[in-house]
Amino acid sequence: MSNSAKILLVEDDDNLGFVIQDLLKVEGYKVHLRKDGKEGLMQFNQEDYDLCILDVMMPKKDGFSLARDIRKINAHIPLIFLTAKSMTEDRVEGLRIGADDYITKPFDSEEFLLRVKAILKRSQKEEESTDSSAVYEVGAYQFDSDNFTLKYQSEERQLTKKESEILKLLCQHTDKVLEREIIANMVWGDDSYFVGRSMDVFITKLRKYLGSDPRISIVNIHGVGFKLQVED
Amino acid sequence: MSNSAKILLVEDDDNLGFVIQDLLKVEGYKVHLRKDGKEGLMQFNQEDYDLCILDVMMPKKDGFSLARDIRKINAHIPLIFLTAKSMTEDRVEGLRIGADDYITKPFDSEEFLLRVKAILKRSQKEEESTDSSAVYEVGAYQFDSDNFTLKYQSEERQLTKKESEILKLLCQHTDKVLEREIIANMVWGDDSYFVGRSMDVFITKLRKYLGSDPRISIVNIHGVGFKLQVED
DNA sequence: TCATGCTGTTAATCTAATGTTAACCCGATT
DNA sequence: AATCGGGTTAACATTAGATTAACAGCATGA
Repeated sequence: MSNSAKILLVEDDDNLGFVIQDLLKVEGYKVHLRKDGKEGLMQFNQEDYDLCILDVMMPKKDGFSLARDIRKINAHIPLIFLTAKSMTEDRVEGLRIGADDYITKPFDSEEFLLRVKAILKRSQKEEESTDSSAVYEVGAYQFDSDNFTLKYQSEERQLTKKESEILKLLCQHTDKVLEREIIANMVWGDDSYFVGRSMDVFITKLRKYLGSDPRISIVNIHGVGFKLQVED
Repeated sequence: MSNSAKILLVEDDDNLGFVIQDLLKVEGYKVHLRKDGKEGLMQFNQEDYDLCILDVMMPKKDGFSLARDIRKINAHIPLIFLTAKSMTEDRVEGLRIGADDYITKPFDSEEFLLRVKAILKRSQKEEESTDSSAVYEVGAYQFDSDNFTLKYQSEERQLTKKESEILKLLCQHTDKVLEREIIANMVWGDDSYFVGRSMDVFITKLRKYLGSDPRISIVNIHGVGFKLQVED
């Protein structure tokens, strides 16, 4: 995953600082927390970061001042400002320096994380150049669920919509049991005898399609459901 | 130069729409204003834009819905949403779609322009790599979508506008599935039985036009859409 | 071990989607 | 008004995909 991004967080309030740090760490980011602008700048010089999140109001050196210094060193690193109020002057000043985003406290953590994610994604254009289509690696196969294609070496098979939907579910649950009932409701929107039988037909097809790699198996758990397994 | 950026503005309120349009025009941007999501989508299909500014609340098709359709055609174009309130759910939804910014009405015009400028500046680097020429290479054909011409060796065929629009969409999605619904909404502005049938007629025509190069195929994905493929 | 309900598999069947051609419609042009 | 270009609608043919059927193994618990 591209989640190993390194983030420098500069926030003087200990409580808020730790909360934000945790939020980000849970998402898999590497986070370094510093408590004022001066320390923040020193830390920034120590390592290469992908993103800086700066509190505006801080002792020693405020967020804008820090941001200007950071910009002198790195003109392109994404910056997010945190501010207590939504003062327009603050916002404009931040944008002038080149903020990529601007978040007012208190903030919604889900929104905050989405913004961080969006900004990191934007700055990682080379890595994301694959157009973010959902491609699953299944053994030696690549399954593109958006384009309904299943590739094995040089061969590419066009799957149907339903085949794709089912395979996608299986991929998302690799090594976990997927209950028949779940598949039925997700794909057909209801669960009945014939839906079940139809599902079995699809499972047979998918097994056939995936047959070239013997490490792959769609295992039946009697009376419960199926499990996609890939041995290594 | 940077200021010739083309902006698509979709805003149903006439007054606000004109105000924003003027603001942007004064800055030297080329701005096209449309009044609802449906018209916005069709206009988006007509030209290449550098930025879209979308009102969230609109008749016919709201800003989010429009944004999702736009994203399917162009995964990277910057999007700015305008919203009356700062509803958190709205913000989160917007970010999920991939908003680059989010502006609540009423807004400060200076801030607004700075944001627009910042976003355009950011996306400019990527543009350099993007070929701005409207000529697509399709196998042994050259398709000039601006001039509606399709060349094969020495022969040049004049396409109609609709033929061009559809072929352009297909070209932009080479090797990817293009949903019928998207084509219908992009080209016709609505999706109905007869639009679908008309589309099939066009597909037949395009297949005929492209028939000289056997490596080219417009593949149908049953119940989903079409995919332009060029084997190598 | 038997009985019974599940599952695997293949093939027949049904239906909606698509392919194709031609007739039709309608606005623009002569 | 006649023609033309372009698109839509109609009509019919064809096909693809999903469902249903049929039958053959299996698994599991009594």
